[in-house]
Amino acid sequence: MLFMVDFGFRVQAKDKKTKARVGEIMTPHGIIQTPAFVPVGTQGAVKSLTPEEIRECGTQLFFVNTYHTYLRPGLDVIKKFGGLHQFMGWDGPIITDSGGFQVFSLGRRGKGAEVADENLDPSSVSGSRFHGLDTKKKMKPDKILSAPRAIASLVKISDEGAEFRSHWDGTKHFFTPEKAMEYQWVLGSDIHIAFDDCTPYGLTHEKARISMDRTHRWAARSLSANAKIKMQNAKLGKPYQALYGSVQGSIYEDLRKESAKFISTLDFDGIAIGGVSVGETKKEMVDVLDWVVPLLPVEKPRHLLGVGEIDDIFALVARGMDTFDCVQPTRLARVGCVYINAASRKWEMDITKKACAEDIRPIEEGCECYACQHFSRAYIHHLFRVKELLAYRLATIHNIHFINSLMEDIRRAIEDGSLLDLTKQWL
RNA sequence: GCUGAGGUGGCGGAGUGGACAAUCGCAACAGUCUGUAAAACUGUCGCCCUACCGGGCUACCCAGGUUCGAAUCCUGGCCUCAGCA
Repeated sequence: MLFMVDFGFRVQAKDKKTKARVGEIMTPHGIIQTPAFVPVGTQGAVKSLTPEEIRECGTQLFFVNTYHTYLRPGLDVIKKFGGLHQFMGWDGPIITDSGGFQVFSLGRRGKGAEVADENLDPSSVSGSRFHGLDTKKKMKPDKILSAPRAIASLVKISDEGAEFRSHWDGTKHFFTPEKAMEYQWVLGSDIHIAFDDCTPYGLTHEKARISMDRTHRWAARSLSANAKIKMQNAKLGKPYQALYGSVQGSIYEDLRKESAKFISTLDFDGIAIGGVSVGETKKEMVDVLDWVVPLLPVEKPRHLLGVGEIDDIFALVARGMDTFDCVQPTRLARVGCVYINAASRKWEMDITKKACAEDIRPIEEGCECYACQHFSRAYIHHLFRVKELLAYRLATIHNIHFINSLMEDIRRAIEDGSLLDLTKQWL
């Protein structure tokens, strides 16, 4: 019989010149060495990879989305398997997002604003990241609903919760903080995140406060709902499942600090910082960390939601973040953009460009990933040109490995006290 | 040789007297991407000038012709494909 490990975190080393720290998060499914990058497997899969490959790339924690798995395959199916771990065939730690981000991303279209919807500032809609969906033509019906519908917001928010219209079939689903807790217990992830109201960039202070207050009320509700479920499951001998509270407050210093303090006073197992990388500048994002992190309890692990690019990683680690998830490496990989450790500030190379067509070198000399150990740029370039599935796999493997290997270097550097030197080498 | 169909921008393929430098798809090229509505999306895509509005030139197999005006109609030529011999 397995020895049940509760959730825990301990700091093992601190950098003297920055707020960076090396630590370990203990979960029932294994230990996570931090700081750690967390690849995103929204629908229960890191696109194109097997769990074994994900692990071989150095991944310690797997990020899955509650909203997506709730829709498909549905919680009933996952329940039959006893949770995501068994369903997905991943026996390492899993962290689940609450669906809070979909409040932001599915809510981007302003036309659903018939209902009081103070989160959707119409002025911010023009800068939508989903600019591709602005045009009616070229939308593939099987992916994006019918055109007129897709323009409207798929989310309506009230104090009670958020009503989503499925991006698959338009059916309505109502998420509340309580339900998000219940769902995540069904998913069986090791770390849950409280349902929050993730706001778009460009919100006024007034609207940001309204939203933040709502996130706070939802945090409290999440916690009490979670306490009940946790107790029931403990009696049944189920493994502990941790809960992180989410800090919001947009780009406003007073709100961010208030949120950091408030969330810190609650009995969460860790703290997530959300509402960043939604369109603000890098400076604004870093400011948020500078305001928030010093107010967080040192003994709790901190997760940054949705960041980051290579340079962001150095910034967030130096500010004391322990884990962070981001779709960048996997998404970029699928469009042929692979990471390289280049002297130029951009750590990306578009392998679909002609320049790679006859390049016999691996993506990166010295890289120990499977793709670089076995294949040339020319071959992967070719795979992308002809849209072979292997292209996406190899690029994804490389990018995840690249970041995880960077994180390993960062951990070592923090222990050595050489983080700033390493940072200089990269930036 | 006869009969039928047809020759349009890198390719496929619309257009069948003016709103055509020519729909659309593919390819090509450039760009975007940070808790994934993403193996996606956006833009460019005859040549030249222009920061921009825009302007100039050459174009729908070739050569003539009809017409104010032709990718579109007429004549001749060349070529391709299918069926028959």
